[in-house]
Amino acid sequence: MAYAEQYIDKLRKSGLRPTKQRIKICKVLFNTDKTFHFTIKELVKIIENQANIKVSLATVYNTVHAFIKKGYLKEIPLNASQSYYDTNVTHHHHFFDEEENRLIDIHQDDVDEVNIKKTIPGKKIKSVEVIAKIVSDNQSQK
Amino acid sequence: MAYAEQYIDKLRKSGLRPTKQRIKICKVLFNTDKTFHFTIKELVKIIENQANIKVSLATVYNTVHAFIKKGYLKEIPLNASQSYYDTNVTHHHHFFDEEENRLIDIHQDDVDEVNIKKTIPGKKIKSVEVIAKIVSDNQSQK
DNA sequence: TAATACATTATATTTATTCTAAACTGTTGA
DNA sequence: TCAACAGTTTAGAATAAATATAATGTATTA
Repeated sequence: MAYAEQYIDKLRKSGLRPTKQRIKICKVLFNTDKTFHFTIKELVKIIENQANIKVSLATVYNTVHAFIKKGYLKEIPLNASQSYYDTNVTHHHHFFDEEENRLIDIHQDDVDEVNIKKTIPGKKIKSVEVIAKIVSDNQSQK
Repeated sequence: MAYAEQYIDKLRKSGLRPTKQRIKICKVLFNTDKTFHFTIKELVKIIENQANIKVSLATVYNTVHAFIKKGYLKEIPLNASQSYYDTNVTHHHHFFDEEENRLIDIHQDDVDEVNIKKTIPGKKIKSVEVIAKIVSDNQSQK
């Protein structure tokens, strides 16, 4: 219960009332130091496995989107059939393994600062993400 | 008709028979020096406006995917409800304007080479893409 | 604690994409 | 050249993620 206040705080700051369902979602997303990637489907599955309360898809979508808006979650830019989300909101990048449909973090320190010389009038950069697609290295092409 | 052979060549190299419909798709995609971004919906609309032949959605999807596989088109990694494709297959990057749902090319020279120090055993990097999200700069936050 | 505003849910809807199967067409080889 | 075959096109159905709806439930407030 000690953690519940953190969650309530996060929810209120996101403009959401702390309800049983939302606190459960928070527990799954934020009760560990480890960050992770997930799809909505996976998140629902984790909740189902852990909880004795039911959470509908709509609530999960709404809550995840509110957290993204507030910056507690990030959406990972990836052209996939489902959206991928990340509990790691620090500045970092990703490998995407298309063969195994797997996302792997790349720490900010492992990529030199991405410096973009081009600017768009009236616009500022909000975020910069690097996606490196990886495939099996069969040594065939040297 | 001088161009048709180019298109037939592209199609054959993609493992596709040159049919009326596919040649039409090639004309829309490759008959200009200018590169552009498109969604399937937009591509269908352009074809409709130009052609007196009909091309079904399924054919457009199949052909676009064959071209991507062959490297004549690129998919732009973007978590959007529709997939975005690019006729510019050279190495370059993108701004994505979330407010206007607009993609803008960033020439390779405008971004320093992205050097990733991390490696994944048994895997090699196939491609590296930078997505910079931009928003209105209201000068409000200095 | 009553009134209100916000939440939750099951279900329906929307929309991009993929699948299907029947009709059609390019290709090949005799 | 033409028959046979393999690949293609198409309309429409199927799938699946995401969003909308509207009735019921719950947190908040005064």
